[in-house]
Amino acid sequence: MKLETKRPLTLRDVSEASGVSEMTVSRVLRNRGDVSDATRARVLAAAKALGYVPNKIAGALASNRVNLVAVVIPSLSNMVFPEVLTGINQVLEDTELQPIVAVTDYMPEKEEKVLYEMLSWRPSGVIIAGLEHSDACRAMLKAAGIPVVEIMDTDGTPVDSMVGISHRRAGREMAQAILKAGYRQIGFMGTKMPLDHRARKRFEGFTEVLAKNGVEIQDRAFYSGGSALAKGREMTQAMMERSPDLDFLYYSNDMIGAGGLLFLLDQGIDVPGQIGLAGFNGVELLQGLPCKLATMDACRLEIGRKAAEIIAARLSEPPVDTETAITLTPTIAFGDTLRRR
Amino acid sequence: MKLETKRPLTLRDVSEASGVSEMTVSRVLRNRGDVSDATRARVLAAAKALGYVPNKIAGALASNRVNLVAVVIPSLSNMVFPEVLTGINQVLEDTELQPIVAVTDYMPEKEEKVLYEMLSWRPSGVIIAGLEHSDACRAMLKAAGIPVVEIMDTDGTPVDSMVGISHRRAGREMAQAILKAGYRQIGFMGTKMPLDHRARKRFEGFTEVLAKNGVEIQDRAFYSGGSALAKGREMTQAMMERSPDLDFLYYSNDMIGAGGLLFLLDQGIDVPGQIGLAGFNGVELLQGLPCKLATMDACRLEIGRKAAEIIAARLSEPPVDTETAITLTPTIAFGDTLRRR
DNA sequence: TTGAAAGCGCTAACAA
DNA sequence: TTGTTAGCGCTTTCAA
Repeated sequence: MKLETKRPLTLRDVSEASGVSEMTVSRVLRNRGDVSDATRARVLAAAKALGYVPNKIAGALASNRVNLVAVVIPSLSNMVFPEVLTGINQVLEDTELQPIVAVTDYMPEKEEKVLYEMLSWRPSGVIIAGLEHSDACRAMLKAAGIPVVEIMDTDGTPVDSMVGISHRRAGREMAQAILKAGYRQIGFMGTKMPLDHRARKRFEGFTEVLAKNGVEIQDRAFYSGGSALAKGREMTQAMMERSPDLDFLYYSNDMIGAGGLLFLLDQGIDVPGQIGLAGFNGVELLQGLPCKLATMDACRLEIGRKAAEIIAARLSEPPVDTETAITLTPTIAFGDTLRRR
Repeated sequence: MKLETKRPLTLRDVSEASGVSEMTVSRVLRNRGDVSDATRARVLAAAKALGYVPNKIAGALASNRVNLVAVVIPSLSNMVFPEVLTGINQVLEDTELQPIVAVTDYMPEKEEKVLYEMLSWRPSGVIIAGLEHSDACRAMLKAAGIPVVEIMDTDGTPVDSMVGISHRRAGREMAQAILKAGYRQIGFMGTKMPLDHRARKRFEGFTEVLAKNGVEIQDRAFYSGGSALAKGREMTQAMMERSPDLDFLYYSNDMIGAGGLLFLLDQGIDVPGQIGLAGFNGVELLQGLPCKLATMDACRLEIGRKAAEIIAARLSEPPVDTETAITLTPTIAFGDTLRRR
């Protein structure tokens, strides 16, 4: 039995079809309050027969509860953020909460715009990548009066709470491992992204440790766009021609590092003897390469999960207090491209 | 000047702060109707000073317009769907529409559940992966009375409209190219996913053409979980040991194909002389490998864009009629692993 | 256990 | 150009 109109069904339709008040229908559909089994059965039957789908818009307005979690990330175009989203999804799946995602393309103005739009849905919480936001964004986040988790990075002060790793420390530790292994002529390759603060912090931590040890980056190159693997290949070739004395290459992400590694192996160059390599992210891809690139896990899935758990805890009834800073500590995966000394 | 209460601001607050009626404030904030410049300025100033963020929940209920597009996809864990999402985002960015995404993990029951939840937000349109849905899903989609675009696949009948490629044809064409190149001892490797209908259709098209030519798949292997690149490596090794006479390996995706390729190159095997290879998807990654895997583009970005364009067109005022079936036609990229004859 | 009334914050429609 | 009224579909609150 289906209504012929195109107007979406309302509670009233179910109420009329079942001969039960709207209020009781609402109770049945939300499993709230006491409803007799007989009534419940009639209502459910009617709802199913009609094909009724509740209207969350109206429900949210009436109850002043919007079970949405706004997720603001810079990009979808490498596996980093999809993996974070997977972590968020995994946790929110078991709750009433549902993520809504917006992408900023690493542009502060766009971040401001999408955050405003997300907040106008009056979400119950926000998960947002990074600690660097415009004043306007920070003001909006504070004014929203909802749990906010800033993710990926913990080098800074959160508006509310944060989950991530210290990218500065990641850079420092990698530098220490490289120096300890005896490499001294170091080249760096990364993305041309002044607004990727996390890459910047890794680089800062990296050069800081080098400097303390009297070592300086010998050569550097940046790319944008294109296949990261291919770019890694090209840049590595160019850099090795330009600076043949280099004995280590540090890449800002695993994909370009893998490209560089494949190039060097092609050339028959001894890795890690003649030259060592390291990337960043700990991408699964590396497991399939002929030789494993040294890297450091960015803890993407775990960050997504923890962030979602914080939001869920803070919104639970009664609310659970959570830590305001969770710093995950990745360790170096030496792989086959960085001597362990 | 900031209110001290935690209660979110409403139009009424802006109205009082600016001395203008709520209705006029609403008009200003939506750039609707005629408002004097003076009034507009006062309202905007007040809204900004207060930090007012409109409530879309209330707006949507009152106007009966919800500018959300529900996007239902099976997975986020390889680059396929994030790329589709990027295409959707690119197009919707220039409209009032905003995507909300849900993931089904290739599980029909979950598809039913998330579709129901999405529809309860009363979105203005739906983009959903695949043509295979439960009766309940199809019923919901029809009853919603909104534009629905089924994406990725065009081998079947859509509820409303579809954008994608013919996976059966993709399989057939690859089989033809392989046979034409003179390969006859063919092995197949893919994911253990009975519910990935697109992979299944490619396989069916593939074997159909082989059969017509009196050729049969000699060996096959399936995997699940883990790093696809590593799995490709392992499976290829195992298969070559088991069936050393094979002269072609067809992979259901590029990542396992790339793993296989790297393995064979490691072994010093002549590709494509002794053995040919092909994958599917046209992933950017391939560009960086020492030798390019033959593949076929799945047109991911384009599918996302076209689907979003259809939704946008159908929702525009006045609505624009669109095609109900857009079949993109990928061509084979022979790369370096499939002889071109 | 059920129902009636009021109202969430906004916008459509109409009036001034 | 601005304001008033009614009501979107649901839930809260209170009464029966």
